[in-house]
Formats: sequence, structure tokens, C-alpha cells
Amino acid sequence: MPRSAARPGPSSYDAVYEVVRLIPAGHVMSYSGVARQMGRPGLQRMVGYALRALKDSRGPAVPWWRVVNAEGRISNAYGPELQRAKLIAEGVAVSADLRLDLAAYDAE
DNA sequence: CAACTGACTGCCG
DNA sequence: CCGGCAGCCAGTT
Repeated sequence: MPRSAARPGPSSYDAVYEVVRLIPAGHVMSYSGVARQMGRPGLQRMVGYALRALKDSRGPAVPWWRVVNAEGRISNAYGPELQRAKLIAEGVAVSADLRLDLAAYDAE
């Protein structure tokens, strides 16, 4: 079995967690939005790294489900349905297509 | 030090 | 609407 290749460690992730943690319930933020808030515009991929690491190894209490892509769609590759359920539980309308009105829930 | 990978994004066909 | 390609940065191999 191919052990996960390239697995960044928790260094720059700290900044990501801090920003994501500040997203109020019922709101969402795009990966690029988080990157920008943490003073690192263009590091959307790093945000994705950090969130993936949460599943790999338990990190701080981070509402990762409030992070969606720039189109307001869930690009979660591990449990899109779980994320959708979490958002709906907070009052965010997510369609069966895993899409939501980013402009309406944008926390930026 | 070079190559590879990835919960992204924007542009093209 | 969907798939492919390039640009992007940090961390692992």
C-alpha cells in the first residue's frame, strides 16, 4: 500500500487553523479567502494541506467544514456529505450538488 | 538539492 | 457542464 507521500507537518498550518477557527457558525470562507486572511494570498493549497492534516492527525478544534472552494462548492475529497451535513446543521443551505451561495454566507 | 504531491484557482476547448 | 493544463507554495522523499 502506498503510504501517503509528501505529508507536510504542522508548522504553517497553525495560521490556517487560527483563521478557520474565527469563521462564525452559519458562515463559510473560500480557501483563497482563508489564505488571504492569514496574510498569505495564493496559499490556498496550504489551506487544503492543513485541513487534510486534521483528519490524518487530530489537531485543534477547527470548523474545517466552513471552508469551501472559490465557487462556493464543497471540494472536500474525504467526506463531502459529512461537510454538507455539518453546514446544514448550522443553517447553511447546501444543495444536493454540494453547492451553496457563497455571497450569502461569506465570512470575509 | 531535485522531484513529487496536494480538501486550490483561473483559463481554454 | 466537464475535463485538461499551468501557476502556485510548503513539506516529504
